[in-house]
Amino acid sequence: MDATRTIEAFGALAHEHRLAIYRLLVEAGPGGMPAGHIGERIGLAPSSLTFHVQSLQRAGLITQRRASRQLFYAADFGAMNGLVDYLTKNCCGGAPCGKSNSRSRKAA
Amino acid sequence: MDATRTIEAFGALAHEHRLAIYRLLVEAGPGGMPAGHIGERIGLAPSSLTFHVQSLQRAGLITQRRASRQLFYAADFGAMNGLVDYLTKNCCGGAPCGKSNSRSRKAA
DNA sequence: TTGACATTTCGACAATACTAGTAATAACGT
DNA sequence: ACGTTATTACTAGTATTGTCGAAATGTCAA
Repeated sequence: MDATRTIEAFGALAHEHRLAIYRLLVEAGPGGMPAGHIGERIGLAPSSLTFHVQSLQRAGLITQRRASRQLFYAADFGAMNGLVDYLTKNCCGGAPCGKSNSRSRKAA
Repeated sequence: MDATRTIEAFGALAHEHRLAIYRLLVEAGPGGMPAGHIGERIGLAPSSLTFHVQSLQRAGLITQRRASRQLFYAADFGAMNGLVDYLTKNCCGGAPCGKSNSRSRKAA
């Protein structure tokens, strides 16, 4: 995951509706959820929903799959892994930062 | 770290210059770096730099401290911790997702 | 092939973000 | 007090983002 990809992913998640969509899809699991259901749950007009899921998809955070008339969207857990890895590697200058390293400020 | 805070943090990092600034400050360590040096390194007009560091600061990702005439900015590692925690807790529906869980898709 | 359903594309608009020049503020030395 | 340095605040212009209605597309069943 390079800086450009990371920025796209951050940008995709940096919106109330898109973060809600992503969390909904994480909850839904690998099977995903059809676009219509997502729109209902979040409370978005169909065209607005498309706008946002496309943003998430361009960022590589979710995938699309057609099942008959419906389009299912599902979270791509691998991409989220990459994002967490990027943050972990860049948040404390390389040291792991995940649990209780907030105060490891000896590196000057 | 709630959703709103998270969105602010993502938004702050979702920009080429701001991500560069943040990474520079992580590299600089807890001592931080004066605004002028950051602007030189990133190649940004002073007023533009202020715009971006304020965005990072509002999001709680960096701190400000005055030393004589210079204003030092430093990465807030605790905030990054919170962000990573939020992602970890929300990326795989609660399961740890940091290292090799990308393919654990049996939960349906 | 017609009709219904699910979703996307298009177009227009309002709101927000980014950039950078210029003016103002803060700190310091003389 | 004055000039210099470091930085921020103000302002305006341009670009991007978000919203949603209407029209178009793809899918299916009869």
